[in-house]
Amino acid sequence: MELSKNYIPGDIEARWYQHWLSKGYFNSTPDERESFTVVIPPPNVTGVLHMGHCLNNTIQDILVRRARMQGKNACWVPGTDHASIATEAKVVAMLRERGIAKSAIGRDEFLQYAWEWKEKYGGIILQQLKKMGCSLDWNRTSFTMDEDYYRSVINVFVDLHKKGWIYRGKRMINWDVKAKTALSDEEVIYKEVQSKLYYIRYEIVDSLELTDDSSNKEKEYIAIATVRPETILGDTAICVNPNDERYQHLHGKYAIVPLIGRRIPIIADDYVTTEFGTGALKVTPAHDMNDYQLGQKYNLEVIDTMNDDGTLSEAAQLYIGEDRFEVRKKIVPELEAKGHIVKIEDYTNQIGFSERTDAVVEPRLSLQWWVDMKKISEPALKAVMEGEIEFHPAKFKNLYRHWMENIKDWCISRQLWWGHRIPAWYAPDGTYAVAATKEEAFQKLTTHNSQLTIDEIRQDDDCLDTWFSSWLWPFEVFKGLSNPGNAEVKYYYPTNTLVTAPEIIFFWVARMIMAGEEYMKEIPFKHVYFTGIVRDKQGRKMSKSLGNSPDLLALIDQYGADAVRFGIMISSPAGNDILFDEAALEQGRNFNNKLWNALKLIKSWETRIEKSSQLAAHSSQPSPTFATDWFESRLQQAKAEVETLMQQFRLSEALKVLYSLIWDDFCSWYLEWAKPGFEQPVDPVVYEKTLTYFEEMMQLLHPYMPFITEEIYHLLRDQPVDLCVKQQTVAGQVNKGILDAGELLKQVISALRDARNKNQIKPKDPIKLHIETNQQKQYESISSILAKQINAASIDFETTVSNTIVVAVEKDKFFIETERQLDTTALKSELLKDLEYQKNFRDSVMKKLSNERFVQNAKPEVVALEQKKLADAEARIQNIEESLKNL
RNA sequence: GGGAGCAUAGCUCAGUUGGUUUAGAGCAUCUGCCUUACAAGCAGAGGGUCCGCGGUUCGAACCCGUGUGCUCCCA
Repeated sequence: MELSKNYIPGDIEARWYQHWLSKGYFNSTPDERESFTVVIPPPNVTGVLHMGHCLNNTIQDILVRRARMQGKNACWVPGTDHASIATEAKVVAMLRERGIAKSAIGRDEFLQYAWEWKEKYGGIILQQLKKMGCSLDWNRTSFTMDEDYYRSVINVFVDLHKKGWIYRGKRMINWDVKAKTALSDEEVIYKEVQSKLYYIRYEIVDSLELTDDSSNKEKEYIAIATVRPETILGDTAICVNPNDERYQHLHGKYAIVPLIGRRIPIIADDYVTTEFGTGALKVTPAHDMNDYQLGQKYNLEVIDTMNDDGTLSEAAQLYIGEDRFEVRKKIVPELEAKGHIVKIEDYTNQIGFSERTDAVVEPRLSLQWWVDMKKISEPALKAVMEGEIEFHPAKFKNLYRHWMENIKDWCISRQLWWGHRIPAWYAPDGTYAVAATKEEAFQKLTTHNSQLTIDEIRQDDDCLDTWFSSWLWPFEVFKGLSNPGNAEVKYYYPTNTLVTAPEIIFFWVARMIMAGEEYMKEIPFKHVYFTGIVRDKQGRKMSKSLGNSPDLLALIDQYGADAVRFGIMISSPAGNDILFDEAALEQGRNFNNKLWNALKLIKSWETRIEKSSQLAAHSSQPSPTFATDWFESRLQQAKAEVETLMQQFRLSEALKVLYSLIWDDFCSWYLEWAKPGFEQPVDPVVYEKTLTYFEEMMQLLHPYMPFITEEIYHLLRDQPVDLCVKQQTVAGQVNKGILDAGELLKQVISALRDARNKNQIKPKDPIKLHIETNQQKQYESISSILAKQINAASIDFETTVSNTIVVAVEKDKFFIETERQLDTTALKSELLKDLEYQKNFRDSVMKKLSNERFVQNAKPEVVALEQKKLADAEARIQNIEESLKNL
């Protein structure tokens, strides 16, 4: 069979994925094997695959494929998240394009459109994961709004409410005026903005005194500084620091709010910083988080001057119905005209924006549903701090602890229709009941109000925060709550490893642990692997607005999925951000090609084996058992290293080990040592072993690069099983002696090649090599390899030859005899440089050894080591000195 | 303002209880090669104040303190 010049991934990838699917390799059912379960962090139904998904899912696939090859019953559950805010925004936009307003069609019709949208676009991202080779059990695809899942979310709400852990409360929240919904703190993005700081003066009056223009007394003022002058209409106090001498005489007096003439108290609290602005703070409890707290403390009136769309309400008295930013533009000139503006300064501050709509977030008082987090978070903190759940890397434990110990209540209501509707029903008199169904709620409400009819009660319009459903994900995908104690959840839960981004450690990871502890009485996963954030080459976060996120599918088309997986993994240490550079994909593609060409070489031997067995008896070539013995050990060594690294979740490093094993040790050294001379026959034993090595390397690499490894595995020879499910053996014995001999051989070859290079001996010009050594036997056994690798016509142990280049490696000396005239000065300076290095090295070791305290305190093996270093250095120095004399 | 993390070659990073480390890898660079699998390649080379300062120790890239710079999270 003719193999193409270069590896072409496209068809091969599609063919193998189809094959794996048709064989059902990715499907799992409970059996007697140990389970290895991973639940996918459900991507947003609105999403398309981006680099973050690529990294995250490649890692999961590596873990899952490896587990599958190690005899575990691997189960990777796919699914999507309904993403209420994002999806609702998409549907609203779609309707708008068709000229339909959300408000005009009502809830039920809107939801129909939303489901239609979800059916049409919601699965795109899952299809894209197939392109990447992800070995998910597609029969298990879940969705956070599946019927059973939905019911479980509602039941959890009802249950937590019954336990008293969910409450309804008027609280200051982040309000998105565009989406008309509350946002969690995490959905607010703070950005630095150029603002103005307005200094506004308020007239002072004594306690009972009214403003009296007729009085002769000179008016006194107090000035405050604010970036939001429009909010003065909601002011209900002015606050100063009690220790601020400038204002002490004003304690207990009143100020008059400009334009509307409201009389407000001047209070003193050390919350106020004397250095900022004028040291006097206007207090607007309805429109600022901190002011709200002050308001609570001093029982201040709360005047809500804003409507839910960001326009001013009747309570503002002025500018009613106008947008808050318009009002800001108008109120300043008016204040100025009436003499209230003292000065205006440029000012840079942080302002919160909605993650979803980019509207400036308005702190606003609102009735919302809350989860009391103190009650539910404690076991979740313990599970991580006591190591029951392990974080990789462990540094995220600190972050986690800090957040958990300062946990705040969770606002779970969202003013949206797409999602799980809050199971609370209200009677016309304002009383309400929480229950799974309307009937149950009605039952509860009639106990207080027997006159009530079921048609009079009305369900809460709001939906639950999406995270309130995804926190059930690790068990509800197995129906752990909707069908408690079923065989599947018993088998698959707790899951093994969660792979996610540190950005959602609080949103999702912490809450899943809480839900797991609360509802399954068990942690949801044993390990959490935090990936980094994928950034561009310049270190910028990838984002739509920057346009710096590459089209992943286009990259797969261009380089192949294996190359993309390689590229992202090779540059991805755990927990560190990765700077994505297409050069890494190129490296991956080149690696594919290297594998492909090694295959071609070995395939070309196939026809030469027969000849070899016939000619074996008279072949002049010794059987190169050194090469096979050495590589056998090297392979087992690497295998053990990979195993260790994988257990430590050091996936990137394990890949580096494999890359170097395959490229350097196998292709650059082993194949060169083992390969027959031009048109020479191939030893059948060597051929057989080489195939086995290659197969084993493909098996080790398979989790990282599933397609090409499966393809090569089958092209090498007929196989009884597919690599995808071939079971791995444990790493075998390593012969340390032969590994050392191999390293020495590499070192000698490199040194001699370097000497050839430096002396400008053309690669084609043969040399004669003479070796001075006390381990002649060892060199005899590898002399044919050595001769081939350095193009030596002959090798002997005769050392009295003149006009030679001398090379010293360890304790041995090599003399290169050539026809060429030698440039001894270059050679000499090389040797002198090396001599200096060796002498410095020897001196540093000697210094250590002559230090009595070192010899006394250090461990004996450390001292012995230093003594060996000294002896070796001495030998090398002697060697070099003799070589210099020879020149 | 509160918290966390990082700083090692031109770039991205390893360096696992301090001792084969006067420090490794990949990429990039330079030199020589179209050598019978591979120029998407082969052979070789150069490149470091381990951020600064101080301390602990027989011994520090590693531990402690401090300064500087950068990043992220929270408010």
